[in-house]
Amino acid sequence: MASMKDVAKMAGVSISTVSRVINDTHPVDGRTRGAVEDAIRRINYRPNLLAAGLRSKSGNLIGLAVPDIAHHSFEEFIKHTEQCVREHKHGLIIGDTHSDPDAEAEFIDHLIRRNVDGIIFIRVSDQSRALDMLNATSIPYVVLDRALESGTVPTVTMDNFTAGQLAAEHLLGLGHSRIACLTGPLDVALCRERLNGFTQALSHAGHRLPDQWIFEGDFRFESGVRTVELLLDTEPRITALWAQNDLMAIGIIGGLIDHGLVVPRDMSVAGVDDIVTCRMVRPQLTTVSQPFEAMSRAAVQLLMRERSAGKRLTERIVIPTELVVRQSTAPPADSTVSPHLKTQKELL
Amino acid sequence: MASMKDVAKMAGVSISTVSRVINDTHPVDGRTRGAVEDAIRRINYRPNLLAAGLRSKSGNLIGLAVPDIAHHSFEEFIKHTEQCVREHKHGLIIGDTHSDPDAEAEFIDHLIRRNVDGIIFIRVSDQSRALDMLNATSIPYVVLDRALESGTVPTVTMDNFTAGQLAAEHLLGLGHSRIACLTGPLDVALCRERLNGFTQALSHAGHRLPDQWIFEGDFRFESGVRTVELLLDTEPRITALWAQNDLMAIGIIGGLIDHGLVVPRDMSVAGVDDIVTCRMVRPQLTTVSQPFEAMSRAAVQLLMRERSAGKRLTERIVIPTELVVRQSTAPPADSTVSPHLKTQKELL
DNA sequence: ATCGTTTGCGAAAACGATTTCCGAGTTCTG
DNA sequence: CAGAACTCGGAAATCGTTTTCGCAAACGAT
Repeated sequence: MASMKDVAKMAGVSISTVSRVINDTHPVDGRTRGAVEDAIRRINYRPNLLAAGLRSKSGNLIGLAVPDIAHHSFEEFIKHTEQCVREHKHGLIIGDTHSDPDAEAEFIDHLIRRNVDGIIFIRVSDQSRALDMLNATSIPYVVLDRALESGTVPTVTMDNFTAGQLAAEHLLGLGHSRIACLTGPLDVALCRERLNGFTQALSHAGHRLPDQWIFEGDFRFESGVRTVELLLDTEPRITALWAQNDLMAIGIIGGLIDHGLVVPRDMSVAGVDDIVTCRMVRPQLTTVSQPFEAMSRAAVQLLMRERSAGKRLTERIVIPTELVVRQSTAPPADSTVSPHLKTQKELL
Repeated sequence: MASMKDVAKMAGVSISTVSRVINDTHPVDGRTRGAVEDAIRRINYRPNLLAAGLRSKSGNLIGLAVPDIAHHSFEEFIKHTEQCVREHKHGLIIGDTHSDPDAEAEFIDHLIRRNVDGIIFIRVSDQSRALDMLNATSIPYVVLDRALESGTVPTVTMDNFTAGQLAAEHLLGLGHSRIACLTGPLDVALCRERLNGFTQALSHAGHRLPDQWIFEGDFRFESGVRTVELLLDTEPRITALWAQNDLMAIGIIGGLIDHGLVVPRDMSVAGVDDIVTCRMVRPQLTTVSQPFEAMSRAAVQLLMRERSAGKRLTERIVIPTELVVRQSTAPPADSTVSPHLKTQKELL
């Protein structure tokens, strides 16, 4: 591969001048600049990013740590983050942590050794060893999608409280009163916040959310399917359910269909995220959108700002959200207990 | 950050010795080795990958070029590739090309400058400028999921011909005779190959696949939904359809449901890929699996072999596939024209 | 006319590893 | 016991940039 030295020789200038032409870091006479650019083109020169990074201590690289690459909602973050990072002329190096602290720490270690310019975590946990490692360096990082308890870490989240409110108001507006919630893991702050928004909107309308109508899931599809069994045992039967993400909501719908029930006639179901799968299932899922692109861009920009500020920021950016109404929610069937439901129960 | 020099000083040895301890590249006495390892631990030393890469001309990095990160089947490749690359102690840098030659070339340029050890393409096109750029270097690359016309490029694909056969045999075995196919873009070799396997199995059984029962899609969900309109106009009505990927198959199912039809009673539908979404929709999708993990691992290993061989290989690895039967296929309704279908037609 | 600043450029020192070369001591081998 | 072969380890070159420093000329302001 051609190096700067070759360019310099061909253009009859020094290496420094070539560097200055490329990085525009110091004034260079128009004639010499032309000669250098010519030489670059002629020998098809490409600056070596490793050498540049070694000297300038910037790998031109952003790291992205994801708990599960193939998770439908994370993949949206990945896509938009990659796009935005690319626009900043950086590369994106990605690591699947499998939610395992050791794998996560190993990945972060790798990133540190690579002189990355910043790291984005999707859903890191509060007592992550990786964060400790990073705090021992000057590498900026941002947590995406999950606010940490300790307020010292820069985060970008959606407006989880409002998300809960929007879901509740939508279901209430349709005339439901027996509404359940399938949450994510309740030790995760964002789940509690979504739940708070949800319950607050319910109580504003004079409704309660009894404990036995709160089901705790794990954000995965199967968790929705499993919950259906419990749902069908509620007495009196609930008429609507809000799941705290789409995968679980889709699981709920699948489980209901498996039991011969019809959505939304027998039960309204809503989710959170607005992943593309929402439009693939029937009925199409009503949901509260997660602003994936805006969040990803905010995270990358926050990183860049941290870098140029040269110090850790503690900002917490919250991106607004909105309701997307599709087919999985409708007014409750008017009879208190749908005859169809009764039949199904008897069949079991 | 601590450097090798610091370690050397603390352990009272030379830099070379530290390097040898770390890389196990030359015998080192047990006592000195211990001292060095101690020092490494004490000052929490991390070798700098940029410096190492600069000298050794290996970035310890694999590049992955994907046409669309958020595409459900690519994300499976991404996940398993990342896993496998990690096991080889490398990093994975990912780029979304949006199927755009310029974006692709730009990404490859970036990778070359970073001294990557190899590049995996998912579905690169035959006349890609990126491939020309790479051929001017010694960087090994592998094309995953799509065989190129020119046989000179190492590829890893699934057994597309057999996939078509399996689908046809399954539907024939259920008693279908009027079977249609929704293909991917027919200028893509793998689509033609899948179609060949499909038609061959049909003709072996004494059936033909008339041209008007071959629909050309673009591998996307919407493409399936749109095709339903055409499907319902076939006369006599087809009773089964095989889509060349799951997203289109799921689109077909969605479209059929939108028209008030019932799958598989009114029409059997099968796909290819076995993405997780198959188990999320109702009915769950019968499909021919794409061996994502085996393919990803084969690609990475092929890359590594190319690297250690020090020359371009032209291997074409084909991974076997199998049928996964779920709920979306069933014997055809016995009446030639289902009364339900008739009703629906009249309703339109 | 003088002093300070900006422009323009080259030489050389980093950056932090790997790798080559070399030499001294030890162990085989015949 | 001589010579070959292997073990162990240091010095120094090297990878390809960026960056600091220095110097000369040109420019602007007092």
